[in-house]
Amino acid sequence: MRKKVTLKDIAKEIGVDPSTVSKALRKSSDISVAMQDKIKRIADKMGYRPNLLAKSLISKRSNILGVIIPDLRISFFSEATRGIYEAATKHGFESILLVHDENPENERRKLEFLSDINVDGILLNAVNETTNLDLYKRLHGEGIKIVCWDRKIENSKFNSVTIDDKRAGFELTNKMIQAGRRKIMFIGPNRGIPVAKDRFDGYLMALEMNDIPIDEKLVLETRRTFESSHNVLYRALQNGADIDAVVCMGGLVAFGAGNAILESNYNIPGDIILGEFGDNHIISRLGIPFYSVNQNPYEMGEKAVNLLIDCLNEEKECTNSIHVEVEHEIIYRNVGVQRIKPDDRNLERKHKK
Amino acid sequence: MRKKVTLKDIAKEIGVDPSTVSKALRKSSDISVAMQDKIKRIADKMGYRPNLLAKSLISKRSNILGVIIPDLRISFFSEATRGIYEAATKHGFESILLVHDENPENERRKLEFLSDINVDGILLNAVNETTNLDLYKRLHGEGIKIVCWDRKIENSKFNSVTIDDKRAGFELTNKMIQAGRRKIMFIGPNRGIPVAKDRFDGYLMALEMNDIPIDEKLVLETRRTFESSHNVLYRALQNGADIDAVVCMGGLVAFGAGNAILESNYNIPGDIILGEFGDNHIISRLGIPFYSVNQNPYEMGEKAVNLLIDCLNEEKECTNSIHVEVEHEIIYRNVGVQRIKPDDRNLERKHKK
DNA sequence: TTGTATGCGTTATCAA
DNA sequence: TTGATAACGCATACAA
Repeated sequence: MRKKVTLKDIAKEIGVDPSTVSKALRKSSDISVAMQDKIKRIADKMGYRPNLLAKSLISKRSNILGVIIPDLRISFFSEATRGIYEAATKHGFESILLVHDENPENERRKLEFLSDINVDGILLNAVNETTNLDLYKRLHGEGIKIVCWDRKIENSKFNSVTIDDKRAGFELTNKMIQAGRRKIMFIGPNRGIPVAKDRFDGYLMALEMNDIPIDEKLVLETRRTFESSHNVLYRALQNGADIDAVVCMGGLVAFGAGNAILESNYNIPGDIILGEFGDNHIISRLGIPFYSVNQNPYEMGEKAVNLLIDCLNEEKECTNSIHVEVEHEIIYRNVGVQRIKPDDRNLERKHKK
Repeated sequence: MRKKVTLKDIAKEIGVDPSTVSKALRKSSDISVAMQDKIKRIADKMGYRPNLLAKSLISKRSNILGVIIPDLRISFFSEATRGIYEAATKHGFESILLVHDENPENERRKLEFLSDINVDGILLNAVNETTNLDLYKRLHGEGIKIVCWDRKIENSKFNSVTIDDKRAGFELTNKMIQAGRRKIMFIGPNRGIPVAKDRFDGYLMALEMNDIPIDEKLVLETRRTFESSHNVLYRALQNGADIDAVVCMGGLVAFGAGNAILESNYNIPGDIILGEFGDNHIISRLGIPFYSVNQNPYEMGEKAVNLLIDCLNEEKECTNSIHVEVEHEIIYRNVGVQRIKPDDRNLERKHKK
């Protein structure tokens, strides 16, 4: 059935030993140049490709990085992924992408899989910080390097690349206060997930610094899905919640929240303004302007790869509590003429060469 | 460095032969139940996980599907990918995602990689139908099943799952004509890429059937990138192109085109209406309504997997020129309250169980 | 300069 | 019922 050309096939073809072929193809100095050339020529002609599996069975290195992300529909992740695979390529690594869908069991399966195929490292955007912590640690024990990005895992020493989420949460909330809003809601998960907790803390801090009393009714706990945030906010509004701004944990939450607001016949941004993290495309479907934290996803992905590959090449530990920070900025995303960044960047690169 | 628990480790621990452990863990009937239980218990305790590489070195099957897509920023692809990995999981396959970025060299590298790690099958959204055709064929010769989706490869017999692109192109153009437009532009690649050619043919057909003469100046050739379509349309508008509608090949093309139109101070949809394929999020950034072909990406992904796995399980050829068609519909995507489909679906599923 | 032997982790085919 | 051995494709230390 499967019939890939192997070293043995080439050896038989030429009438030499497989090990000779092996050495020749890796330009080992103890094979004559003439023989090397000949073998290389024949190998090419036969369409030979080394079997990575067999190779990494011996070398214990696969040159593969695994990337697990929550949800592809969130443009923050697809942009970051772009940064990841471009940086990985630059370092000679192949990167493969998996999705966990905010589901711990899924995440577990994907992680086991990555371990099973012996990836060298994993770029992790964890579902939460507890459920699979044992597994992260086991994989680390097996020698797989793990770097967290976007979401760090607090009760561990895994290196990470994130923005300063607390500060971002503070600034985002502050923008709304500066826009004259005082009845500001926070919606999202706010515990068990470090990034969420940090953003929430930033929100609290902004209220405090502006002498706005914290109203617990304005803190809505949701999962990071469209439905969850939509339902919880819609219900709150039906029950007469009095708000003029909403800070959302992320793209899907903001999309659900925005829908709930519009469905409740409030105007955005007139009655209620919306803020979120990630500057995600999907929210634009609502046709409304919104505040957002641009997390520079492309750069975040790049830096995560660099951190990971650093550990790999230097044989360094990836549990030094190194937390790299990426710059962020608060933007006001309006509808209308837009440019798409990474594409520009690609174009530049192509022109340069 | 790497220290995963192996069969040998377990064998040594218990004092039996590795082969006994192997058999026990696979419930071979020729190991006593008592021994099986004991071995399984110890294996679990030691955190044993079979090495997929070693396994597939023997079995020639990896239970991995490779998915290569053009660009993650296009929501059509991320939705379809969702359909793919959910269907793959259902059939017990792991799916890994790679991106070729509309670059043939990239595509080649990714394909070689998938072959190197012995994936069982590939779900391909090809860059074009010529550059890497030799490679598709070589991989097929190596026994890797290939199924095309969204973009079929005309000069080959590879099975595929697509919409009826010509019909969709016809219907989309027709919608614009029904909306009173007569000066309709087509922008995108229009040759060498079957899907593009088909859509273009549909456009031509619609003009013809409505007795609108074909104006070659209204056919703009671009690559499938933001920059390319933006630049070419912007220039055309500066040069006085007189149009009242634009049919775009895909999401990035439409996004570039829309920007060019707005930057040229035309109104959408007042002066010019926009049509595209895929109902992609990114266009919403423009805050304008547009016509779109909903290609049911989730379903397309699912069907592609089913077609592929069918070939794998039945040991059937994947080059029978079987072309599965997915229903499409023309929608008018307005800004405002929106629902997100796949999430609803997930929710349903969760509720059912 | 080339060939031989051994091992990576697993499975399969024997023999015990 | 269990153990020994060869093989998968490749790399490497060592012998020729």
